[in-house]
Amino acid sequence: MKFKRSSCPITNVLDTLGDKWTLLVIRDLVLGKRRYQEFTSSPERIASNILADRLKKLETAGLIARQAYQRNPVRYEYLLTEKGEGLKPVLEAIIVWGKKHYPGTKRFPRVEHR
Amino acid sequence: MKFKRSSCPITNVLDTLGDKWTLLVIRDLVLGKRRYQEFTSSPERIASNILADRLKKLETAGLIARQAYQRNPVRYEYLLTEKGEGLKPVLEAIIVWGKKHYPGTKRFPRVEHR
DNA sequence: CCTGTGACTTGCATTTTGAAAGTCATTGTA
DNA sequence: TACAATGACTTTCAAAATGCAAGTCACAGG
Repeated sequence: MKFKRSSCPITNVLDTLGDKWTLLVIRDLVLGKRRYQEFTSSPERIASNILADRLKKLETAGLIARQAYQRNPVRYEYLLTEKGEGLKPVLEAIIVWGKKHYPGTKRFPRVEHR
Repeated sequence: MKFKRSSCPITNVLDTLGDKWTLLVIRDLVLGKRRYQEFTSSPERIASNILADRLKKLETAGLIARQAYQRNPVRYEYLLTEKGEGLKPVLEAIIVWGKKHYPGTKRFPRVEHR
């Protein structure tokens, strides 16, 4: 097996998730968001080109799946795969540490779907 | 309280740790590394300017402390603060997920000190 | 025909990253 | 006394990533 930087598991995780936006998209998915506009309307205001890029990379990495929810015209939504769901404990650990060290921060609530 | 991007704990954590290098420096510290050359000699080969930048930011963020270990000439080493130590569960969760999804990766061993 | 919606794409300026080489004080070696 | 080595950085500059604004494309409704 050949690794990009090293055989460290942390390093390899950072190669896919190590930036300021990717984990926020995962967070939104965990909270129940599925559609493009839902992601762009999160308070961090991700730029649409960055979002498109991250969705593509996450799909390639097998963390999310793109699925049409209607035809004429076809529209897509995104869902976490099992691999993506597996990141929940990582997010949990980050939230625990984050809430402790950034006073005033608060876990975001799940979003409702029809 | 005023936040850079939002009041989400994950977002605020990413504002300090969300890149490809910062967590690797933390990893090295957790493994027992303390000195500049120890960090640059890790297999990921961090560039010295990036390392200097990250050490400065981590110190500012209160995750590490810089301390002289000799005079004439003065030399420094870095140590995790309690806040920095608190990240261990985050690293643990990442390692668990990483080892599962990147076959062949393996937790790095602690380094020895004289 | 005109407006709106959803999911993007394009263009371009600003910012960050990365590789390589340089600095500076002091110590050890010849 | 000169010279190489060590440790902890700093500087330079090109390449890549980010961010903002605007544009596209297919269809639906009025």
